[in-house]
Parts: sequence; structure tokens; C-alpha cells
Amino acid sequence: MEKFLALSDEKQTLIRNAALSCFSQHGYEKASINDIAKMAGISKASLFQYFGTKQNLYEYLVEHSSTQMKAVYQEQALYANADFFDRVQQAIIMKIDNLKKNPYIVAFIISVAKEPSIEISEHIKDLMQEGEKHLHDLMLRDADLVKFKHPEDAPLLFRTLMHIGYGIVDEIEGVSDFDRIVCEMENILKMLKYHFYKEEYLL
Amino acid sequence: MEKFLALSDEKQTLIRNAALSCFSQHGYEKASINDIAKMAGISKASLFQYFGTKQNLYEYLVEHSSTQMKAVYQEQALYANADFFDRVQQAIIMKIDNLKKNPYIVAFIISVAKEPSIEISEHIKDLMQEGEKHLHDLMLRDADLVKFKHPEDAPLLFRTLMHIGYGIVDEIEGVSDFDRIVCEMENILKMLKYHFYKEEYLL
DNA sequence: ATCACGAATAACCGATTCGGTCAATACAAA
DNA sequence: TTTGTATTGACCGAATCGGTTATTCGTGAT
Repeated sequence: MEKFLALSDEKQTLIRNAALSCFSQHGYEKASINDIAKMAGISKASLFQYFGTKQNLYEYLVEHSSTQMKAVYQEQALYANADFFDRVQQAIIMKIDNLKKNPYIVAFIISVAKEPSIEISEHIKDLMQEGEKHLHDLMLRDADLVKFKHPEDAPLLFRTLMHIGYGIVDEIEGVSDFDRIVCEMENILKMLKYHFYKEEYLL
Repeated sequence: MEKFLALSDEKQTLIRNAALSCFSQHGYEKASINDIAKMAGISKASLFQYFGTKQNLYEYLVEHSSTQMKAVYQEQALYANADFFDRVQQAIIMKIDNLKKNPYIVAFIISVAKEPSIEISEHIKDLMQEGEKHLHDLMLRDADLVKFKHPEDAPLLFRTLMHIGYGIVDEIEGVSDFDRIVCEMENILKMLKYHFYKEEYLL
């Protein structure tokens, strides 16, 4: 492991991304060290020099990815007091930003959660909790309800925004045009806000 | 091949589903005949008895799946004259219904489109076109625009509904509670219609 | 120029799995 | 019991698996 950490950051990232990509595409069993080495442009022997065993490499990736991910969560504390729509908008932008900056890590973590038989690592369980907490910050509050023309719409609109968020994140998938989709999402939220809020709350 | 078609329908389906599942999970190269045979509960030798080669089995699945899928498209002609929201609602319900009835086939076709190196089979290309045509039937028409409080909202609302559709379909993923999500989707569309349509068009 | 030393790899290991074959078995009809 | 067929366990050579080792390569000091 020290052997690997002594490499240049670029090379570390290159190797990590190759491994993350292979494992998330094929799963632990079907991903082979040969594939990873080839994709990283290094020899198989080097991989074993760095990590010892396949399982060791995988565990390193789990730990590194969840650490990285938690750091993102940390620096992304939501403004708890912001308006409902602003909170949702900020959350989706964060999600997209993260997806853009760490595509391999996001895909890998999702794949780890799908791994059969192997009990989900503690790190990943922690991550799930962290995600739950984030989601809770988005929830509707009483303070928001008064702004709605029809407050009884609010819960369903919240669900709607969740669907939109999932949909947008899902549609991205390798598309490089992040800015366009972020812009569209902002316009969608503005439009919905206009139709659902009372006039006096449209800033 | 005739050997396979002579089997009972239930056994055919059992074997097909096992193969569809393996291929869509692991891709052509990494899916093994052993896995498929084990999942289907038959011997590997039988699979070769039925299909001759791995590639033959795969090609049969592509053909069968696209045929099945086209049949679904055929019987699902959209009412061209219906109201905008009704068309969208009907389309999403169809999508969900199809996903519920043919989960293995849908997943397999998506995986075929992702297969690297192998040129996309003609059948699948046809399917894509069919899907495009379906989508075109959803498009906004001039007749719809007059119903909107703000006709300029319509294109963006259309995009919004697409996102919601993708989001909902994506969230389903094995969840058995189709009816609940269909119901929620209907409520969402009703709510949006209420806020975006002029009063006199709210039937 | 050469030596020394760590990093990288080509070549190799036994074991397993691959796609595919075939002879033996299980089974149903006659 | 015999015959024909559906199914499979056992097997094939080739490839690939995770992992090791002996050699080569690159570099910095002498």
C-alpha cells in the first residue's frame, strides 16, 4: 500500500479510476485484475506490487471512495434557513456537481451497494446515513407552507421535485453538458415557484 | 433451436429469463453459460443442445426481445387527439406497465445498446426508431397551447414532465408497488394541470 | 562508464473457468 | 423389454483467473 501512495497523484488517480470503473461495471467477482491493469496502462504485476491482493485493492477503493464522499457531504452543508425551492435547487446542483467531479466514485459506491453476498461495508452504511440526513434538510417546513397558494399541494410537489431530481441526475450519464441541464433545472424551479407560490412570496 | 421451441412455454420462459438476466447484468463477454444454466436450473449441455453456441443464444434473445417489444409498441398506439396531459399520463403508464410485464426484456435491451464493440443489431436500431416515433406523438401541439395560462411555459413544462417520467421509471427498479407510483403520478399530473391550465380547460 | 538499487514488467505458476463435445443415463412410448 | 429421445455428468483444450518471481529498466551516486 505504501508503494501505491508513493506514486504521483496523477498516476494514483489514473489507477484508481481504472479500478473503480472496472469494479463498478462488472462487480467484484467478474472484474479482473488484467482488465484493470490494461485500462490503467500498467502491468498486472505492478498492481499486485501496490495492493497485494484483489480484495485489498477493493477494500482500499471502498475506504477511499467513502472518505472522499463524506468530505463532499461535509463541505456541502445546506443553508437550513433558505427558501424551500432554493434548498431543492442547491441540493440538485450539489448532486450534479459531485457527479461531474467524481463520476467514477459515485458509480463505484452504487455498485458496492449492489454487491451480492458481501455484507455492506461499514463505510458505505455510514454514507447512506449521511445521505439520509442531507435529504432530511430538504424536507418541507411549516415556514414554507404559508407561501403556497394551496398548502395542501406542498407534499406532492415535494415528491414531484424528487422525481425531477432523480430524472435529471439519471439523464446526465456521461453527458458533458452539465451547465445546460443545470440552467434548465433552474428555469423549471423558477416556473414551478411562480405557479405554486402566492404572489407576495415571489421575491 | 427447434429443440428449444419444442419445450413447454413455462420452461422456455424460465430459460430465457435466466439468460436475459445474466446477459443484462454482466454483458455478453462476462456472462457465462455456466451461470445461465445454474440460474435456469438445467445443465450446461442442455443449453448447447438448444442453442448450439453462446452467440446463437444471444442473437436469439435479441431477436425475441425486440419482437416482443415491438408487439407492445404496436398495441399501445397513443390516442393522437387526447389532451396533452392525458397523452403524457398514458405514455408513462404504458412505460411502467411494460416494465412490470417484461422486466427482463427491458433490462436486456438496454444492456444490448450498451454492448461495446459489437455493432448494434438491426433489430435494436429499429426499436430505437419506434421509440422515437412514440415520443413524437407526445409532443406539444398548437391545439394544446391555448389551454395554458402562459403558453410560453409549455415547452419547459414538457421537458419537466419528461424528467419526471425518467425519474419515476428509474425509481421503480424492482419495486413491486407499481399501483402506488402510478397513482402518485396521476395526482402529480392533475396538480400541474390545475396550476398551468386556464380555469375553463380544467374539464 | 559503472555500479547499485528500487520500480516496473515479462514470463510463468497452479488452479479454475471458459465455450463446447460426447458418451452414458433417465425416461417415456410401444 | 425394447426403442427412441431428452437430459446430463464427465470431459476437452484453450483461455483466464489471482498471484509470484526473475529479469529488465531507469536513475542517481561514484
